[in-house]
Amino acid sequence: MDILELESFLPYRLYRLADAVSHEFSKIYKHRHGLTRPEWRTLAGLGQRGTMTATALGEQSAMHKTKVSRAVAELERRRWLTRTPDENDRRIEHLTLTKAGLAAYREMVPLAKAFERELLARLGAEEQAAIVSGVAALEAKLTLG
Amino acid sequence: MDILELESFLPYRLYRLADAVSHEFSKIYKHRHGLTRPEWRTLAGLGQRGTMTATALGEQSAMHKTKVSRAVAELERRRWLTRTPDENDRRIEHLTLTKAGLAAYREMVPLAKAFERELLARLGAEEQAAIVSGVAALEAKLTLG
DNA sequence: TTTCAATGGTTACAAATGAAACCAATTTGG
DNA sequence: CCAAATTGGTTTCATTTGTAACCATTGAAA
Repeated sequence: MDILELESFLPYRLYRLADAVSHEFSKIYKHRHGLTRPEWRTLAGLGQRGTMTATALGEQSAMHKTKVSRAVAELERRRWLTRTPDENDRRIEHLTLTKAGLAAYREMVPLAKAFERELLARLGAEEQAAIVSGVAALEAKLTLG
Repeated sequence: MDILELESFLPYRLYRLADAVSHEFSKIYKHRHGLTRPEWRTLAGLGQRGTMTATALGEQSAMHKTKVSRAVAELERRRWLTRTPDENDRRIEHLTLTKAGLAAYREMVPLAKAFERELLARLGAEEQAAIVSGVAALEAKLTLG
C-alpha cells in the first residue's frame, strides 16, 4: 500500500521548522515587551519604513487587515505610534512610531539580528547557503501575499 | 540608525513561505473532505503508522494534545477511526483507521505526493537540493517538538 | 498498603484569528 | 452630475487555538 511519510513531506517539514523558529524568536518580543506577533511585525514595519498606511503594513508584513487593525490599535494604546490623517484622502491614515515606539524598536533590532545570526551560526557555511538560497528560490516561485 | 529589513529576516521569510505552502496544500484536503489541518495530520499519521495512541500522534505530527484530542473526536464522529482501550493500561486508547478512514487516506496520498512533486518541479535541480538540505540542516540543529 | 507524583486524555475558559458585514470616503461610468 | 463600484479601515460573530484545570488511572516511595 502506498503511504506518505509525514516526516519527509516538505510542506510539513517546512511548517514545523518555521513554527519552531518563529516560536523561539517570539519569546524575545513576548518576554521583552509582551508583544504579539502582529504587534511585533507592525513595530518592525514602521521602524523600517518610517511611515506607512495600514494597508501598506499588511502587504509588507503579510498580515490580514484585521490583524493590522488590532495591532495598530494596541500600539496606539501604548502610545508607541500615532495616526495622521491624509491631507487629500480622508480614508487613509499615516502611521508613525513615537519616541517610545522608536525606542522599543531600537532595542529590538539588535536582538532580532543576534537571533538570526546565532540561528545561522549553528550551521556550516554550505548549510547556511543552502537554507538561504533554497528559501529564496521557493519564494520566487510562489505568489506570496 | 540601525534598521532591520523584515523581507530579508530569515524567521519571517521562513514563516511566510511555510504559511504559503501550507495554505496552498490545505486547499486539497479542505476541498476534498472538509478536513482541518489537525484532522489531516491525524489521518496522515494513522495511515502511515497503522495504529497509534493520541500522545504518539501528537509527537509525530507536532500537535498540541488538545488539537489531537479534538481532531480524533471529529474523525471518530465521521467513523474514520476507532478507539481500542489498551489491555494493560486503561488510560491509553489505540487509534486505528476504519475502512472509510483508510479509503480517504488512500485517496489523499497521491494528491499529497503530487503536490510536493509539483512544488519541487518549479525549481531547478540545485535549488531543490538547496531547500531540502537546508531544511534538513536546520531541523537537525533545533529541538523540534 | 497508602499516599503522592506522573501520565493519558478531555474539557472549560480566554485569547487570537478570519470571514463577512459594515461605515465612510473616493473614484468611475453613464 | 449621480448612482454604483472600490478602497481604507473597523467591528461583529463564529471558529480555532492554547493554557490551565481537571478526571481517571498507573507508578513510585514511604
